[in-house]
Amino acid sequence: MTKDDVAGGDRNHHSPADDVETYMREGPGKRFIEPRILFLLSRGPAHGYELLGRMDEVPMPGPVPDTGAVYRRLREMEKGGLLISAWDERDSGPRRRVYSITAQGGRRLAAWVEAMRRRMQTLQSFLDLYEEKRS
Amino acid sequence: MTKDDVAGGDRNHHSPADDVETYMREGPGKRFIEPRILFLLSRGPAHGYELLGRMDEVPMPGPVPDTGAVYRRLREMEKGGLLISAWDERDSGPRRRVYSITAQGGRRLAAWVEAMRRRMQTLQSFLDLYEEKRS
DNA sequence: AATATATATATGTCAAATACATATATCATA
DNA sequence: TATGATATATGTATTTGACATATATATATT
Repeated sequence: MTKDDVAGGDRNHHSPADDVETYMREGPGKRFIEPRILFLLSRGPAHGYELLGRMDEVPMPGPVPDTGAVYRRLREMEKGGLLISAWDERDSGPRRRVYSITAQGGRRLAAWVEAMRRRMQTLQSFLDLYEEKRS
Repeated sequence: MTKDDVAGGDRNHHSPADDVETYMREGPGKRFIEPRILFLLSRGPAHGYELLGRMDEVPMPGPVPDTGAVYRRLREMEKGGLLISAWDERDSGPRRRVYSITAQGGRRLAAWVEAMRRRMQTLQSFLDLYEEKRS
């Protein structure tokens, strides 16, 4: 059930499903949560809620990820050795789990960056091929 | 269960999960099957098996999609009005369902192309931001 | 003649990622 | 006292596609 299978008519003109935004997104599937988190934490430790509010600082395809997905991913990344966390000591306010990136997390970020470079090249090749055809 | 949670040790040196290939892929999730099919069919009608063999002609992130995924996607795309198919008439060989792209499919391809352009720009912004930090 | 391989299309099943909804608790302000 | 911001977390449903398997035709090899 996609948003454009309202069926009937509508077969001749521009349909809502042709909207570019629909194809900018990956989902469901990768929303690039991991590289977003790694990038933000490479600039210094932060807790989940802060990261959540700063997700839009990282230029990545697709909308910013969901709250639950981010917290869950943070735990998984810690389990995988990419991050470490500690409860902060504050005498007031709800407790926060502060995350830091590990050396392994740094290498993972480097891998993501290289992947993004290659991805750009791939997309450029696709666009070249597409233009070539119609020039 | 990812291929790098073999656990124990291995925390200090380059782990197999840092391999760039792992992050070039989208999966599970979009394998860009739709734009691949649309692009190939924009050059002329073809049947599923042929498209399958020519998937690698389209530069797209990630590995070429699975057989079953392609056939299933072809049917869905036809149902959505992006393609039309007809059984070819051959006196020999297994029967083939030959697909052609529709006008709507052409518009969808255009949307994908524009999405790819924007995606490239987004990735460039990410890389710029990353370099900026470390220069 | 029997077997294997290429061509060709299709379905069954499972796991991964994550959106959406909800639950919990602290603290400040109206 | 109620509302909203801060802060973390879990329950559940959906989507996508890999992997495996099933079916059939035709050709090449033994």
